[in-house]
Amino acid sequence: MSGVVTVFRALDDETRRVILDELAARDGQTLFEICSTLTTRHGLSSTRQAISQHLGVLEAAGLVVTEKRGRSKFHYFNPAPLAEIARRWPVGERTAE
Amino acid sequence: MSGVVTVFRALDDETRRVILDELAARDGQTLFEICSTLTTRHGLSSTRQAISQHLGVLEAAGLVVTEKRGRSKFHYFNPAPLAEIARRWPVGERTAE
DNA sequence: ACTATAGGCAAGTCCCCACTTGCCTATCAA
DNA sequence: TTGATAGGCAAGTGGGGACTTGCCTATAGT
Repeated sequence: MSGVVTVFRALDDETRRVILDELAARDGQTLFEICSTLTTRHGLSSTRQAISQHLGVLEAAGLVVTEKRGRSKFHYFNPAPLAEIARRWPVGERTAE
Repeated sequence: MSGVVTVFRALDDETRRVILDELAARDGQTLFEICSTLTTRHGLSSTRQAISQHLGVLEAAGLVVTEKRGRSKFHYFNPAPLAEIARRWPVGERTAE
């Protein structure tokens, strides 16, 4: 993962967005769990390595935090960086009309 | 501008984010105005064509709406698509207590 | 009409990103 | 210790995106 990974770049990929959806729905999944749920429940067919790299990007962006226990690594969704977007461009209640 | 431009892809570029900042600060600028303010106030040195393409991406993503009068084209920041992000991953939910 | 202004169009280049492929490390069970 | 499970590392490939370059269109002023 060369260089800084921004939240924006991390979100600019449908697979990563689905991963976030999946973690938001069921937090604390391992890599293999994510792989299987992505194929069965989301119709995506990506290899383990691809998903692993996606998780690396998400983690580098701070959108996913991990916890390693034994030979397993659990992934948790961290929505905090998303607040940065709302902070930069306050959407407010007054959208364009 | 091939295919669909998502909000995420539009935001995945620092120049485009600065353009949004600039429009949020001073709405309704033309292409040449944006070019000059970007160089003078933001230290960016991009050609007119580059900025034009960026504005095209932002417009395709719905983040910028335009209005053409005479030979000028005015650009307006539209934060509405940003609400989609907050809608997909509600940030404040789990910390709201 | 002529010229300058404001912007668009399209081909080409370069680089980054997603994904694959192959192999390696570490942990647990038998 | 052996084998299976869970995951990591790194080189290579293909395609898309940012940017340039050059030329074209349209409006406004004189």
